[in-house]
Amino acid sequence: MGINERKERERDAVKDLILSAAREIFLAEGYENTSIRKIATKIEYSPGIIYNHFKDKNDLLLALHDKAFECKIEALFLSVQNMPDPLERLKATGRGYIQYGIDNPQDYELMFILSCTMEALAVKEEFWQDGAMAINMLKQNIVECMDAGYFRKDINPDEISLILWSQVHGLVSLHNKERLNIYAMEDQKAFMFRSYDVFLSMIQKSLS
Amino acid sequence: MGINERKERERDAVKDLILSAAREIFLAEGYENTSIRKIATKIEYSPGIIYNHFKDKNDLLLALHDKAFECKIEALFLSVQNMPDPLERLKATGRGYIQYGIDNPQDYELMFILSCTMEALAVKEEFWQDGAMAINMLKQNIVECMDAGYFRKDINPDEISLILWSQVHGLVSLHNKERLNIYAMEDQKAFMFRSYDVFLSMIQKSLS
DNA sequence: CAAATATATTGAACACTGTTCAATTTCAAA
DNA sequence: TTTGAAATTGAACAGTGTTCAATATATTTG
Repeated sequence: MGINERKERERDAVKDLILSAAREIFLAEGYENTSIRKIATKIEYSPGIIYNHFKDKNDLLLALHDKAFECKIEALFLSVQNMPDPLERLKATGRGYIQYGIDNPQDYELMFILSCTMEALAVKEEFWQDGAMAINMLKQNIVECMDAGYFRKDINPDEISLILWSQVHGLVSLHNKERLNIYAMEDQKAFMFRSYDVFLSMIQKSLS
Repeated sequence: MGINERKERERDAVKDLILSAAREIFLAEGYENTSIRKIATKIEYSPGIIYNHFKDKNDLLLALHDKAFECKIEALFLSVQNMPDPLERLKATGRGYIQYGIDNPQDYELMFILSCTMEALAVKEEFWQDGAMAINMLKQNIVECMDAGYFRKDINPDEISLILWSQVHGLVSLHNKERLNIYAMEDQKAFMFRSYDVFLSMIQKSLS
């Protein structure tokens, strides 16, 4: 069935063409300005072709997200996995998260802010899996911090993980949505990282 | 000049008509589904009329926001102002913020997530003032917590204020955008408030 | 090779969107 | 009653996502 294989390859090639054109526009002009017609024009196809490969625009955006960032969060955890000290590892994870978020605002929005991402049921499970995996790695790290005496041991790791995630997500999203402008800070990014460091120093158990 | 006054009253009446119709649609169907034509149809006017009262759609949404929530954040601070213990006051402020955010997701989005809100330069200053005032009250509260021995005194209140804001904003926005679904929690809201309490207990200076 | 079949692709059409603006209506002042 | 200014209209423009009958292309069958 070599012919069918070739056909499938050709189909996938068109799909990839759509995706890469969409990604270019998405990164350059943002979510709202990525239109079906713009994508179609860019790849010199008719607008209708997109609906042969994707259910609707949400579906396309989701595929975009999945294709490029499938393991982005996991990669973040993997990149710090060889750090021996659990607290240093936790710190580095959070800093990496913040850095990624402010360096890739469009992707960050797709991942953690836009509702359309959550609307496509098909991808939900995948997100669930990736997300649950990330949360697990975070909890693992938290438990290690407890064992090493950095954190109190009487707290549920679930709650600490949410605290940590909320903190970094809060920082990134306030920054990306320009809400940190109410602070008359010369260097907002430095202010964020400073605050994050202070945050981590505050939630530690004080030496007894 | 009684006639001019009446005319101005009539003008304002139409403006209010637009705003209340817009608010109804906005709350019922969200930002994206609030269209100029829907508003115009609801108040039985032509679409063009809206542009006699507002520069564009952003301007209208901003007026909506300002009208209903001008002092919402300040009211939050005022409602807890009579609490004697600064830490209890801080706790209550945060809880109130979270509660407000999850009870009024559309308004919360308008205030802290949507970019269109930040785009209308005219309102920026107003937001700046309200925001700066809120931040100041928060910092004031933080200093009191320091003085009362709840927090370490070697930290800049600016940084603590950002930590606190990021935390509650992170919780609210992750919740409202359905990202907390990756936690298989029966009661997400209870989980949030529990985490917030733990957060506050963790950032306190341990008794020496 | 020709006809039948299946698939890929088109582009016009539909119902919407925000916004503009010349034309019209409304109404107080001269 | 005419004048002038303001409020209001509604058609038009350029754009949006989406659908679908028609068409082109390529493969399989007779």
